Amino acid sequence: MFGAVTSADAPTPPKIGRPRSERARLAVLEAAADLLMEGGLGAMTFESIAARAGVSKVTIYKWWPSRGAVAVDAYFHRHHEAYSFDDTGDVAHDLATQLLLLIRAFRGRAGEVMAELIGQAQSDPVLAETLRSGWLQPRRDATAEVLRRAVDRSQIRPDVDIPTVMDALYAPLYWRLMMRHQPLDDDLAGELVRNTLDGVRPR
Amino acid sequence: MFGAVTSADAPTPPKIGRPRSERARLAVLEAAADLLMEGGLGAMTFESIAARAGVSKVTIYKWWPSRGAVAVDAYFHRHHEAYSFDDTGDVAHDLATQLLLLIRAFRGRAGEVMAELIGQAQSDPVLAETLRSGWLQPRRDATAEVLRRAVDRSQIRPDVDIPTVMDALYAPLYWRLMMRHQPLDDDLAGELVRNTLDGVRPR
Amino acid sequence: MFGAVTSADAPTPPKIGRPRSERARLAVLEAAADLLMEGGLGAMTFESIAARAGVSKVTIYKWWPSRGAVAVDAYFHRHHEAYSFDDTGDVAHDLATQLLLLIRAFRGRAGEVMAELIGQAQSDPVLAETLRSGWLQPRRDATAEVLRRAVDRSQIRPDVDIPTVMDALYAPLYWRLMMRHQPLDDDLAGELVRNTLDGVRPR
Amino acid sequence: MFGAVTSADAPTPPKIGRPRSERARLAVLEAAADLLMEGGLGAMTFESIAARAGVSKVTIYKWWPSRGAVAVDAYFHRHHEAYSFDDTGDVAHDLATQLLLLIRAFRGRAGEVMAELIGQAQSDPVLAETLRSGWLQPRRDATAEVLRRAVDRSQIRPDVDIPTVMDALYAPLYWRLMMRHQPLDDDLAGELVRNTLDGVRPR
DNA sequence: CTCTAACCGAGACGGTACGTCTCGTCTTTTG
DNA sequence: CAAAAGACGAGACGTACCGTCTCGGTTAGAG
Repeated sequence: MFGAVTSADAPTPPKIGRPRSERARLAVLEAAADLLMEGGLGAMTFESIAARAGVSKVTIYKWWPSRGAVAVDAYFHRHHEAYSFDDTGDVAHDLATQLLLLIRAFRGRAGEVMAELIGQAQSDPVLAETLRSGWLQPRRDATAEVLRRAVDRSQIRPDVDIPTVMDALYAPLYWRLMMRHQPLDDDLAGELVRNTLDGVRPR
Repeated sequence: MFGAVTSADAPTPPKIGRPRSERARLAVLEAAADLLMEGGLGAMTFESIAARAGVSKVTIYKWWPSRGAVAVDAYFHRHHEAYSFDDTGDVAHDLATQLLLLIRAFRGRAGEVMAELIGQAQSDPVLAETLRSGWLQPRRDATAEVLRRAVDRSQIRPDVDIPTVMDALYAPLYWRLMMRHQPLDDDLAGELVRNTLDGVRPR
Repeated sequence: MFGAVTSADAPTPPKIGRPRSERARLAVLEAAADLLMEGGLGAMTFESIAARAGVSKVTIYKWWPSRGAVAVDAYFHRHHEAYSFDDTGDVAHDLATQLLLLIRAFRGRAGEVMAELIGQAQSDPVLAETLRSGWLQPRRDATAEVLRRAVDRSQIRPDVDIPTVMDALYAPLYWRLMMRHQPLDDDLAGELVRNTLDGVRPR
Repeated sequence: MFGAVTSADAPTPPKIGRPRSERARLAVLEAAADLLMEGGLGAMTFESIAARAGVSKVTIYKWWPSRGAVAVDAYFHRHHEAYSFDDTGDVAHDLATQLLLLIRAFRGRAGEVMAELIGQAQSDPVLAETLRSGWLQPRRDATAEVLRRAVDRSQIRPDVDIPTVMDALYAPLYWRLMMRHQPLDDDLAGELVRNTLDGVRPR
């Protein structure tokens, strides 16, 4: 996974002074993750994290710029959904596997929390950027690689726009997660892959 | 449009007593819409609406169940994006037209506000339901009708799952609105329609 | 006594809106007075008053401009040291009686608290003004009257500066209260009166 | 002057280890005095002293027991008001001279700071004791000596209580400094001396 | 033509969380 | 061993909104 997203990225780690307390960092992440799972973002206040973690509010403010930042770090601290693809040579299968993994992760509490994170990101630019660079981009990069290989193997027409294809595959999933107008069934994976690849198959 | 979404649906309209003040209702919606446009959902607090509308907080609480409810009403009070489809007999064209309309609406402030509404809905079930039934469902119903006609005209295979097709068409749009990982260009409309219909065209 | 010093002095009592809660006002004063007596000014935080009084912090901030203001109000709410003078015709006796009253009040907790109030006033101009106008001035006015009568009766030379005489009488008392370099004995009253009047007696 | 009041009185000067940094001591006193003059006691926080002096907070804590202690040291580091008396043989003159010196020192910033120190001492026993022993007592000792000589010279009745006389002379001055109900004029000195000595002159 | 029910404005109130500040302590490295 | 640097737990600060609660005043139809 991609570990700490927003904090502890000191470019030149200063050596003098008391070092950052690893205990506090972990306590915060654990407490935040607990609160997130129990009551959602709304329950995960700086105040309640501090209380549960036995850490002072200032310490949290010092290392995380916003509530969303803590939330993402806490979420990823707990959920390490894999996004490494198998490469079986069968695009359809590889994509479907990956989609299914996400679908299953999104059914259940983790999905609700992810939805809340994306939701909160709509009014928190820092959180939005964190989600983009820490969550979305790595997954898109990996998927793009798979699709590029499929183009090389002539399983996909070379003139299709890969970003659009990726959106066709993944956006419906997130959209159902957020609007819940349709269920997140297992067979959605196959259906999305089939429809999408049918549309980009070489003629 | 669908007007008041959450309020004024008194089942048995009571006749006695002072009637609801239309002045107050409009003042609230105008003030809320202004605030929404100026500073987003975060700036649209009950307190600030009341102050700007010259209306007491209690009056707002009386007629709208939550902040989100006011927000949606205010949004729709101001933005009446059409969603009636032309029916030219050319599915591809009709869908692309409709998508383009939405894309253009979503570029600009209204799109940002819509994103915030959807975002807020992730932690406000009432708002979520309002958005589903007041915004999403009507559009999906209309689109479904178009697709059904296309099936009738054998432009689409009869075994495809219409809800999934609709998600393939629209979800990427909302997904880009919310994550902003790709631009909301005009040509996205055509591309989505082409890819999607290619995937569901009769063989 | 002089009741509320800093609050509730609304010049034109507005009639609209929920009226101020007398319950809250009293609860604050009682709680503040308790805390003042138990732990001094330092223990009388807005936070602790609010908690003990079952009143929200905002309510306190609304009606009292500063911690000192609450303290003075609370002090006077509890301690109503009389400062009305007998007028026996014997200046020496009248002054000594009054001084003794104050000396006895200042021995004990109330004295310590008064010292803290005066102390705090050194860095809180509002509190300083409150103490001057609400505590000191009324007492000085009454004493001045006594001295003026003594001048009329030729017990005091007509050319003496009354404010200076009052300081000669009272300042040592406050000074001992604050520096505690000498005890606040009962006989200090007589001694001060004797020395002072000897110095201003007609020749 | 009486130099460092609370610190640097190590009974057995430790010889081993790194010696105390004189640079740090002076930097602290200078910074503290500056802050004291600029913004009063409230602005002279441990934090701000450390920052301005380029000294670590711990170093300050190590050598001064409380904020008040630093304040007094800093005050005396900067203000060396003389309190040595001339002995002209004329009590009235000697006392008036000394009072005038103090009055003039107390008009202006130094007086305000002194008032704040005395004020703070009301809730800081250590500071109170420091002020008593480091500021008040030396002055009272010197004044007592002057008065005792006056008794010897039969300028004052032998049965008067010297401490009370000293309070009659000096308390009004401090009292006006703190309450500011009357100005600290130059002629206050003469008036106080005249009234007081008139009251204790041999008959 | 009053009565009465519901509405409305104003604003006080008890709460919860915010983000900041300073305190006094603790834990490192550097001199 | 002292000092600097700075992280940390603690807890009060003053503010912002929340959702609720009086108030006094209004606006209708019903009696």
